[in-house]
Formats: sequence, C-alpha cells, structure tokens
Amino acid sequence: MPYTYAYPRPSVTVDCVVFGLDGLEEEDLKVLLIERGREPFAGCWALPGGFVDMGEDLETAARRELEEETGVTIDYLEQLYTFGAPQRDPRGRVISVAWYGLVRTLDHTPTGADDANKAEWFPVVSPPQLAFDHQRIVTMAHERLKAKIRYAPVGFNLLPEQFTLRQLQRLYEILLDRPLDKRNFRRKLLSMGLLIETDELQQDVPHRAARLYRFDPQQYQELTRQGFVFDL
Amino acid sequence: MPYTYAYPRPSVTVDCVVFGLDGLEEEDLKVLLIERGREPFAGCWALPGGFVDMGEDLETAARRELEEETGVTIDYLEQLYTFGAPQRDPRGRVISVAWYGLVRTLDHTPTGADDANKAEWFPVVSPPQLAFDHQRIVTMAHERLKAKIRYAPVGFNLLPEQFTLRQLQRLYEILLDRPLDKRNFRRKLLSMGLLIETDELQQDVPHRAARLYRFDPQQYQELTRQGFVFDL
DNA sequence: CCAAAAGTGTTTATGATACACCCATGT
DNA sequence: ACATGGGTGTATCATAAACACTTTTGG
Repeated sequence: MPYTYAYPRPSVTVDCVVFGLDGLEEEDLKVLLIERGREPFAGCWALPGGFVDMGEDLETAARRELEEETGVTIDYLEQLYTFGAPQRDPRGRVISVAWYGLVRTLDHTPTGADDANKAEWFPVVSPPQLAFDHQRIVTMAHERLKAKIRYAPVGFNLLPEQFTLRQLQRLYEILLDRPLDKRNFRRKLLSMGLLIETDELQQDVPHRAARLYRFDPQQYQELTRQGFVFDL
Repeated sequence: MPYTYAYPRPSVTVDCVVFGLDGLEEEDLKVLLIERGREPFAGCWALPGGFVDMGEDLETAARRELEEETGVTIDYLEQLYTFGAPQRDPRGRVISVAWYGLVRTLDHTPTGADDANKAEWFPVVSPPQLAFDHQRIVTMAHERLKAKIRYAPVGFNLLPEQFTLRQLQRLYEILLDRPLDKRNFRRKLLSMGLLIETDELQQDVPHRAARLYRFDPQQYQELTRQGFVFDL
C-alpha cells in the first residue's frame, strides 16, 4: 500500500430501516427495531445496524448486521442517505450509511441476538422512542418509500410472492394515504402487463376467494428497456 | 466522552459532481473537474473533494472542499450516494459521500488551488479519463439529475436568475434528450404558475428580444403544501 | 339465505399532443 | 428588405376519474 492517510478518522456504521406489511390496516405497516443491549441507549429501541468491517462492502455490511441482530432476511434493499452530523452519537464522530429494505412477510419472527436484546416489528405510524437520530432516519425512509412506489414497482416486495389485487390496492392506499377506486386500480395494473395471473385462489377466506397474481420482474425489465415508465 | 469505539476506521471523504450550463447545445452541459496535484492519480482529472474534518457536517465538508479546490460557489447541493467498495482507493479503505450540485452560471472561471493544480469545466458527454471510480459517480449524478428535473424544479438552478422560456426549454431538451414542442412547453410551464414574468427583455440579441422570467420558490412551496406535484 | 368480498363497463372530464403562421427586432 | 428567433390557438386523441350492480363462496 504505497500511500496512506494520516487524518483522524470517524467511525462508519450502517443502519437499516426494514419495512414489512402484516395485514390490510394502516397500523399493519411495520418497521423492524431492536432493543439495544449496550450503552449508549442500552435498553432503548433503535434501528438494527453496526460497524462496517474494513474489507467489507457497505451493502454487505448492512445485510450482515441485519442478519446478526434480527435474523430477518431482506427481499429488497436500497441505500437511503448518509447521516453525519458531528454530534449525532454521544461517543464521538460516527457517520452512518442508512439503508431501507422491504420484506415480503413477517413470518419468521425476528430473534434478537448479538448487540440486540430483542428484535420486534412496530407500527410505522406509532413507533417507540428511538435512540440517536433514528426517528429521523425512519421518517426519511418512510417518505422515500411513499415516493418511490409511485414510479417504481417496489411495493411488490411488501407482499407475498402471490397476492390478490385487493391486497395490492390496500398496500397502495396505505402508502399513498388515500382511497383508490377498485375498478380503475385493477384496470390500470392489469393493463401494465406486469402481473401474471396464476390459476390459484386465495385460501381459507369466509367469502368468495380472490385470484392470486405474481409480479413479473422480467417483463418489467423488458418494458423498461423499451421506454416504459411505471407510474401510479 | 464516556464511550469510544475501538474498531478500525475507514477514511471518509466527500466528492462533488457540479453541473453547469454554458449555452444551448448538448456539449454545453458541463461538469467541474480538477487536476489532482498529489498521488495517487497525480496529474489525472478527478472530482473536487477531500477529507471530512472531525467536527464538520458532511454538507459543510462538501461545500468547503469545493470552495478550496475550485473557488466555485454552488446554488444547489444534494446528497447523491455513498461509495464504499473496499478497493475503490489504492491507499486503503476510503468511503466517499458523493454530492451533486448545480450552478447558475460559469462566469467565475474556476481556479485550481489546494490539492488541485487546475479546475475546469468539461462537457458531461465527453469527459476526460477520471481517477478512482469517479466516472461512475459522474454517471450516477447525471442520471439523477435527468430523473429529478422531471418531478422537481431543480433545473432552474442551471439558469441565470432571469431566463427566457426558450432557454428553459433547451435545458429540458438537453437533459431529457428529446425535442419538446414550443407551444405546449410554454403553455404547460406558464400554467403551473411558478414563473414570474419580469418586465425585462433579453439583451444584445440580433433578433426580437425574448421576455425574461424568474422562478418563484415561495409559490412553489405554497403549491406543494397544497398537494401540487411538479411534473414535466 | 345471509354476509362479505370478488369481479366487471361505460360515460365524462381532463390533460397531452400535433400542428403553422404572423410578429418584432437588428443588420 | 431580409434573416432570425419570439410569440400565439385550436382540434384531436389518450388517459384518468366517477360510478353500481351481479356473482361467488362459506357459514
């Protein structure tokens, strides 16, 4: 290594804002939090995250910390923003590269481990008090998600592989925070040609069962290549 | 400081991708580069940037480095992405928080200083070979800019305070890379109510002088508060 | 047979697109 | 007078929005 830097160095961490959807109500949009096992903010709820290893890619670090502290595996992960206010961590200069992620199901109950006492899902609309500047990070991630589902098909990563059109509509209603017309929504989504109609039906519902659909990522890629822009 | 971190620490830098517009042709969209005065990549063109000081905010660091190395003051600055591949810098682990910025005029010729031999504007479409992973950063910034002007009024920061509708249209044509209909463009922008018609005219043109307009940021804020979404 | 959600078309309104000529100014 | 870009209106087309009833299924 022919040259090295002599400057004082901040610490660098990654933090993950992971969203999951648990049902069809507003409070069912959840965010994954851990209870910190160490000072500072021991016993306080916070985002899963931790130090970047020296030879490790940032995204790899985010996935690793998430796995270590919560056991949750992610279906979609994207860099959010880097937070570096000098006083954001009481221990000294800590710069955090924040990521946001989506999971399809909340099936695997998160298991606290490593630096985390516990890991749990909380409603995004009513989270507990959070450590550091983590509330701000959650808020920014939520805003980003709400903006992004309008022009990119990321919302599907909050649903099971197979889903009903009604579930998809409720997802959009929750995130856009307004009611959508059922017929217009169905027509629009189906006309995009991004949904594959399966021959399966919803199970165990006390009424007529709805048809299940899958998102077609290949078709999305192909259409995008041709200039198609997802827009809802 | 009651707690400290013992982990090995990467270095953290900021890099700035600054765009400026110099005329009405495609090659007139410029990016600001410096020629490096030090190894590694001494004599090579690169993005202005450098180390974050320990007590310094990330945005402050970006503005400071830009000022130090180029003398250019920025009209719009926004965080782009954080690049942290382990091998992106030959000296060791260096994580760079990249920013992109816009300037209204290229009037003040950039002056190389500090770690930079020179600073110059280059066409975005035909830049020189760049140090590190800086070409990738420029490309991402360019993509972000092209996407963002469609849903946010950031393009005005590439024009003088007062501009003609024709200049604005050319700016959009260059960034969107397609021709726009003059009448439809004018109607749409004027109908948004975001432009203030001044009583001044373009000067020193060998033909009928065009009216000058200004962007109205307050009106934009007000409309946004009411649910208006900029869209072009 | 009742409750609950699934599924389905048409009409209207709004915004996007296409398009060509006269006007003002400087040389 | 001529060259150059400035400025203007209308008709058509495509997409979005509004809206109510019948069907299927399980209990």
